[in-house]
Amino acid sequence: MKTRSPRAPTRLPTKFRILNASERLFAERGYEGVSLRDIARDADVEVALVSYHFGAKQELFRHVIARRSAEHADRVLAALERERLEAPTGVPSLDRIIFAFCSGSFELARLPDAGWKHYLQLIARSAMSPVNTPALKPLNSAYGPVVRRYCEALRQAAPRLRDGDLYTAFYWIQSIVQRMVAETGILDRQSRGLCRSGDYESHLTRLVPFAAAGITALIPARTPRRKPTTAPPGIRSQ
Amino acid sequence: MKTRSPRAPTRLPTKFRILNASERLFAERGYEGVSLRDIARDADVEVALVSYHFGAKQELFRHVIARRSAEHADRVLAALERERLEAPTGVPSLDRIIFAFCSGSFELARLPDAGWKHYLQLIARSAMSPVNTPALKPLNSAYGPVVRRYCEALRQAAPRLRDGDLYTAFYWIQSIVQRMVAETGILDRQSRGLCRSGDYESHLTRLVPFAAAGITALIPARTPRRKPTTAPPGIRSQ
DNA sequence: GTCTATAATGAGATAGAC
DNA sequence: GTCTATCTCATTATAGAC
Repeated sequence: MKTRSPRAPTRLPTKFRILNASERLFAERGYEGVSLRDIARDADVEVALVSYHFGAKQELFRHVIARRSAEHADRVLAALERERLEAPTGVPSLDRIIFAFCSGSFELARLPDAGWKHYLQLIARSAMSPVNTPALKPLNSAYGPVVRRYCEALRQAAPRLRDGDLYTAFYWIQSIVQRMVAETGILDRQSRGLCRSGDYESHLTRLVPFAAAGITALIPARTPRRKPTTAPPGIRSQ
Repeated sequence: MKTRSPRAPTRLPTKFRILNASERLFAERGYEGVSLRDIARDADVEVALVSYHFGAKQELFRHVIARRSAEHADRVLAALERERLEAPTGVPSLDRIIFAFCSGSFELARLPDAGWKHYLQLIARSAMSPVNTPALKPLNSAYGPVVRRYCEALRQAAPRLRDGDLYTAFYWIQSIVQRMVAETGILDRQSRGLCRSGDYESHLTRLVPFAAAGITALIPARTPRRKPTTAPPGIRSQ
């Protein structure tokens, strides 16, 4: 009776089917919102095979993350390296650093393979959890270098930016990028259809000047000789 | 045997205990990550009482949202109204609009009553879900007016800003505010303790100039007679 | 309003035949 | 590698005594 797409000419190997289904469902409903039975049904596979191939549910989740995290991190880092090579001084401008960071993810989000989109939705969701979700530890080790290298680049591009401002601003850019690739549909609704979640060209051409100008506004004024009126020098933009 | 904090001098009514526990746990682990038993244990109440007072789990969730959403929305709207009254022209500047929007939530996040923090974490988490989580419908109706009024205010403050840029930029500010009040601890770790999630004074004094300059950078150049060199003039802050 | 008890379902995981 | 069958436990929800 229960034949699974009979005579499917090209049926992916079971492990792949399970990983793809897990990726999609975890992204949509979160780790606890998905049962192994949901995954097996979506993958058109017997329930027992999920445990057979991946062990416990948490291990399955780890595999879903591990399959793409290194490639994603490498890609975002490579985009920065490219900017370094193309910059005459070897120090890319704020614009270019932000461009590299955003496009590294945006390009994956709009690939025809929806798997990347699901993966990005999944990590965006995991990074919003205020408690240690099972995803956080592997994500931290995979993306730690990305954060470090980008913050170093920002430091070189804006040497007078304060440390706290630098880390916070980079965190905000992360927050924006993650929420864009999450494609929640909220932007579409709030703009009454004028903006579309999947329009990454528009997002990129807006986000680069937005964030670059935002960071620039946080750079303190250069060596104020006269004592400032009330606030410490350059606390409010300019 | 199973006495619940015997002789507690002031024990909140059961309905409140259940709501508070639900709010906290839903925020930490998400809707599906929490069982009614978890909630009953945390509230120090019998499991059956949860169903008795609130019916099904989804109804309980709805009550958790409904308890605070109207007050939150009102507060954020009132902050904008205050700026309107204080502005000489009746049209607050970009800075002041952004200040009103952010401080309306930040002030609640740092109240001694941790309930507000949990509520804000909960809606931040819900707003990251790429699929219709049970929270989204009530949240949309509660916060729809907030989005509308703030976008109108931005439109007045920056009349030449394009519609798409306006909605997108406001969405980004929302994204930042929500991730800050979620207090995931990620910023703290990435900055190696230099920035603290709970330091809303710093967040506010950084976010206002950052976002105002970011939006300003998106305003098209005024009637450019000569073709701009590379970037449109006025791309950097105000 | 509160508690005990239980019904009904679904969960994760494993054993063993093929 | 795959499938059937099953174990054990936790889940939501309700019924009924107090």
